[in-house]
Amino acid sequence: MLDSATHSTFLSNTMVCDPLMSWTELFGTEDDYPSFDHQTDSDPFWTSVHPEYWSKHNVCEWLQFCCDQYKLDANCISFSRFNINGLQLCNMTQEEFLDAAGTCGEYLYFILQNIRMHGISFFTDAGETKPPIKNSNVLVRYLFNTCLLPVQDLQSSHLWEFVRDLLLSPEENSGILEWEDRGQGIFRVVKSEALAKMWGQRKKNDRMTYEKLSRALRYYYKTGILERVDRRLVYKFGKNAHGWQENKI
DNA sequence: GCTGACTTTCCTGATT
DNA sequence: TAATCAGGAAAGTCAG
Repeated sequence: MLDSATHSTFLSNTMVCDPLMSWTELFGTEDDYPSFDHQTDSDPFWTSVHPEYWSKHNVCEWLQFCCDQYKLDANCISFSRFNINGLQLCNMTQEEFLDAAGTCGEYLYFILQNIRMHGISFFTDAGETKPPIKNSNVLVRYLFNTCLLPVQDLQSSHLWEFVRDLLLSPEENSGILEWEDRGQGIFRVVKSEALAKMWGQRKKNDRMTYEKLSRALRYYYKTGILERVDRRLVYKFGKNAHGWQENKI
């Protein structure tokens, strides 16, 4: 699983990301990082050390691992802004992180926070019996099963799943959506334009508007994924929506 | 290349 | 009046 975090693959992504800066220009050579000496291809240094103690190289190795593992688009990441050590990485605000990591930011940030709190077992125990980490939501469930689920699930999620995951991830939600009745699956769009913007970022479509997004949501009435609620900006998960119930995650 | 599912875009009209 | 909702229609995207 960790084999994919190789220098060579990372180099290619780095070059695509920023052709003006080479790997060594950005992060130096492996010789610059003594801590790297004891790692092996299957057991990188960053997997055994708290993120705060990562070197610049470890930070980039971790980014590469995530890009490889989750098939994230490395082109959206500003690698030059991740030319920092682990302590600096951990001290980044969420806003700074998301800004630097582009559309991959929310996932990378989420992964980092969980590694900080729970260690690399967050990855290595994937697929095995695990206690809940935090925000027992679908995104967490996805990340628990990184070895089991096809990676494209992360980027091909449907609109209703995107909405559901936002509702279940308060730190990513930023008050854009809120539950009106969690038990009934009724939720309200608080910041319609922000929601459309986020969805647009996810789909790499800067022309997305709430009007278009709401049209897509209304199509879910037909399929039973959403049910109509006769109130403005209020929707309800239908019988064919799954993963939003607290006790069924 | 075809098909189907899903999403986007545009539109008109109604409602708040 | 503006924002939002409702839904038809058509086109675009993408995976199988």
